[in-house]
Amino acid sequence: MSVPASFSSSPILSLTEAATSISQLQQVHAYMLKTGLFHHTFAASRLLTAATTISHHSLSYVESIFTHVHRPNSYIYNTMIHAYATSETPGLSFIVFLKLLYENSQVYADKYTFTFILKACARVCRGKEGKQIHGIVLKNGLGDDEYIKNTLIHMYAKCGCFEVARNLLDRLQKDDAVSWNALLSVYTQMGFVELARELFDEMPVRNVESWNFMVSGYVNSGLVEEARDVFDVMLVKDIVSWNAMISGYAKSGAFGEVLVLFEDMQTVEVRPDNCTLVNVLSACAGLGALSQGKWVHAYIDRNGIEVEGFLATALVDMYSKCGCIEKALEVFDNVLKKDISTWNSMIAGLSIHGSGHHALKMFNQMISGGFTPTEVTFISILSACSRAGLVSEGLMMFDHMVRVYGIQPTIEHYGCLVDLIGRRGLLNEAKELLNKLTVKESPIVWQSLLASCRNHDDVELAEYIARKLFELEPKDTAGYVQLSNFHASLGRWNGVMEVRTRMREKGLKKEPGCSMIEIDGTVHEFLAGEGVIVEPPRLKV
DNA sequence: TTAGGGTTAG
Repeated sequence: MSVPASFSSSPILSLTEAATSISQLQQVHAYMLKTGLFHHTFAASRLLTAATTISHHSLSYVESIFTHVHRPNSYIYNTMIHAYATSETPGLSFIVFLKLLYENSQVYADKYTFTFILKACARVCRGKEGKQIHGIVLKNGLGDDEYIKNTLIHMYAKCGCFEVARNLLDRLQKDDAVSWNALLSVYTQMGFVELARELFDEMPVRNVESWNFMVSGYVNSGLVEEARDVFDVMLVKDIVSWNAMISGYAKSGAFGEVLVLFEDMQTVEVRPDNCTLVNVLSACAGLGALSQGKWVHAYIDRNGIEVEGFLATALVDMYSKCGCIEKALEVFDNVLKKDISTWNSMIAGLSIHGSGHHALKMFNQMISGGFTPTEVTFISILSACSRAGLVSEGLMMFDHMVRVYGIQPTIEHYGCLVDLIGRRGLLNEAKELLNKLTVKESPIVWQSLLASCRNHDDVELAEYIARKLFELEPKDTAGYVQLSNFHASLGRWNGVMEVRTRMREKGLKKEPGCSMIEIDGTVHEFLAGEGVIVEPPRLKV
């Protein structure tokens, strides 16, 4: 079909790029169908591209446009292959790729096709197919394309063909950091941190991403100090560098370091993003650092950042763990786009507060809102029932979880269940339930039952459980300590002496308990029997 | 006429 000269500047086409939602795009689509514009492949391609940038989660609308294009060209096929390659179902790229190769003799694969399909091969680790496609690339005379070469290096490495990847890298004409990163990123993601370091030291060129791969590689292998050493000598740090280091500290529980680094970040020209704020809030939650948490909340408001998704969850969690349940509820109520995690964090918050009835009410509201509870929801709701002594409600919830939602109970659910039954004094029933569990998983739940024995003065069962725990976890002191305390509470000093002697003989020492509290904006961490050991700095307000 | 490689996170 011939295209008018003014076609590409048609106002309706610029509307495809202006659309910010599927429904807006569908209006443009309807207009195109009515006027026949949709029959122009170029117009359809603009619509298709706009649809791929808007629909991140579901490709059904993109697919429906693709199947209705009358005369698809390479661009149309490539856009569809790319959309699948970056989606949660990269394997579907192959179907479109085969259609392009064999169903349409008018259209040919080009350099874009190969970068996209090779990306799909890497995502699904299909080295055999990748190698075949590499053959087609060479046959088509595209073996010198820089983008294709870099994607090939990444694809081979991702599929475990490290020698082939390295060979391609060594044969490159010019040094490009992206080519080296293609291999480096795979080493760091797979946890081959020493290989990554060797490669990094060997690299003739590095860019900020190369450094970021090393920082996140060390962090993901639990080597936070090594990550910090790399971070400290970086000349250029971007938001990814800061977030990688901050999340490393957050993941390892070094919450004080998170706050220090966040403060350092404010002296440079890098603005925190949602990821930074989520990690800082989780550090505040872990430390009970309410004023720092409030500062982050104020920062969010000041900068007009929308409270949704991870950020909403983190804020609710921070306020709950810092003891401000009212504030957590207020934040929760103001979240416009709640997801299942937002609900889970609110229910967990109510559970921590011992507000069992309120947690159950929240659970029902969530169901009425059309949300499907997850494993995590039930852990919170069961522990809420357990903490608040709502035994029959808890048992009903457990039954509901299995029968209505088809969720297989995990060790955490059994832990809550044993706690619930134990509170009712049905200790032998709880014991029977536990003996059905696999040995590998059960120690923590046995400990929970041991606590119930103490509340119901069942020395015989306590001895039985303690013996069980000694067998399961000979190095763990928790069982010994609980039994010893139990004997002490009954004035059975011989029992106490016996257990303590057994601990000494095995060279075991109880780790001191610790707790944290914020006083006048400073977080103090107390070890049992000691003074203050941590004082994270206050943030600029 | 449109587009491409490596990218931190509850």
